[in-house]
Amino acid sequence: VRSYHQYCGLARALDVIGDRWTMLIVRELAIRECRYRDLRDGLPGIATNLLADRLRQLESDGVIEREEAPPPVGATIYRLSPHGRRLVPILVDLARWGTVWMTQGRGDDEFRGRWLVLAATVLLGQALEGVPDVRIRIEAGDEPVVIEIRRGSMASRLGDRAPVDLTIRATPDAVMGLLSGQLSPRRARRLRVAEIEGPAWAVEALTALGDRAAARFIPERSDDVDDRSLPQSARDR
Amino acid sequence: VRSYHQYCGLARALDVIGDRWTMLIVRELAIRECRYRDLRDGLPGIATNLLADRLRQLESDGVIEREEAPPPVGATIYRLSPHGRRLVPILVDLARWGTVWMTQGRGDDEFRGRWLVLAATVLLGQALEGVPDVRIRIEAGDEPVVIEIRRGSMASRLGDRAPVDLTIRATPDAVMGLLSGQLSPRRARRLRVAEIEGPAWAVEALTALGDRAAARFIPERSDDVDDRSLPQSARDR
DNA sequence: CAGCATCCGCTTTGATACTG
DNA sequence: CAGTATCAAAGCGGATGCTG
Repeated sequence: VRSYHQYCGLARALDVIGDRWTMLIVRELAIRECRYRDLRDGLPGIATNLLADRLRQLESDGVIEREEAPPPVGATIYRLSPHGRRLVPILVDLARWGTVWMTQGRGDDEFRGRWLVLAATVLLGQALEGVPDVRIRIEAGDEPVVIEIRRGSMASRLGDRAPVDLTIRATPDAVMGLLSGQLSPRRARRLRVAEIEGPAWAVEALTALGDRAAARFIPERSDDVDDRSLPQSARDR
Repeated sequence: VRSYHQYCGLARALDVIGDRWTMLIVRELAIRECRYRDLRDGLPGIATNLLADRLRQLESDGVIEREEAPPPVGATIYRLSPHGRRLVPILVDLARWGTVWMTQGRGDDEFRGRWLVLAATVLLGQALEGVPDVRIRIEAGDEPVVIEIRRGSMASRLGDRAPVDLTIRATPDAVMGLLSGQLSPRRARRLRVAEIEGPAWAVEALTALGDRAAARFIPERSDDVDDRSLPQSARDR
């Protein structure tokens, strides 16, 4: 809530979304629109007054919008504004940057199934040419998530009842291993950290997905060129 | 310093760089490597113990590296690690997102000339085909900055003595106006918020730069398609 | 209940003084 | 110069209370 008082775009952005919990609120609303209690559930540990404060602040900054449903339902729905949606790809990139710290496993960290919608975007967000069309349901944690590959492009969403080709029931870190290519379906089955149900071709598609993700994650380019200046660093995405 | 304890890439990233001041420290080191005093100067208002804490934390997380120069010089140099450099394009995107809040002008916010290195990357980071090669020195605030256009690609750096085609001496918000295309050189001169010295072709190049930036900033795409799902949002960069 | 607001103990931050 | 030490103020987390 305290401004940096700097004439700098980054500082101004952080004045808006730099406070504790604020970006995670945006994450929740990036995954789906939420009622107050959905937000509370997706942000374990947040104080209720803080959540209310942050929502007010985000609304007044035009990042989120609030819709009051009429009395019979009586629910307040929060969702990202158009401007807030422009933030989503940045949060995905940040999440990708932070994923290196997820390899140590889950520990006793909180987990929600819906976060896999974000994780799938992080790991499978691009470069899937050649992977056959496939639909995968992932059941880890509270909510199932569906990943759909269609003509080389991936979409992930909260699970619905639509039929899928493959169903994965696994621990959160096993799911991360599978999607990031660090853990093969065969090995996951052998270690009994995942139940994978579906035809062989779909299991192969899952393997292919993991391989693509691994190819993007492992080979941290050798930075032997001098790219200490800003524009060059900014270019090498 | 307090972890969110969530098994989520974004939360893990914020555990590392989500604390107050931390991203701005990364910003300073993205612009150039720094000694302690450079960081203090670039982060007006930071408490010295906080800066020391953050630097320790960033080093232990592998985001920055510290080099101790031998006694005669006796300076400690901080710079981004390879992993820290992967964060820079994300900070640039965040700064771009936050730039909409810079249009209200500078107010009594702090300003450092070197921040224009970041601002130039934000505004002119791409799509400059057709702009003639030109070198521009900007003098606003304490340190001059040089922008160089070369074959459709922009590089910005702290000012050196290399000759330039155009020199701009202006207030910080006038510089932002010029680079973002909201303020034409002609109008800036008329309002006496900028001195622009150089040949007519270079002034036209500056105008062209502003036009490119404006073309990317103004036309906030009409979001009439339903892109509330995560992957679609993530795609529309 | 959902959606906050209030209170309280604790932690983090900001400002300043101090040290090798 | 490059930090460390100290302390008041602000922010946060947790519990609880209020209101439609």
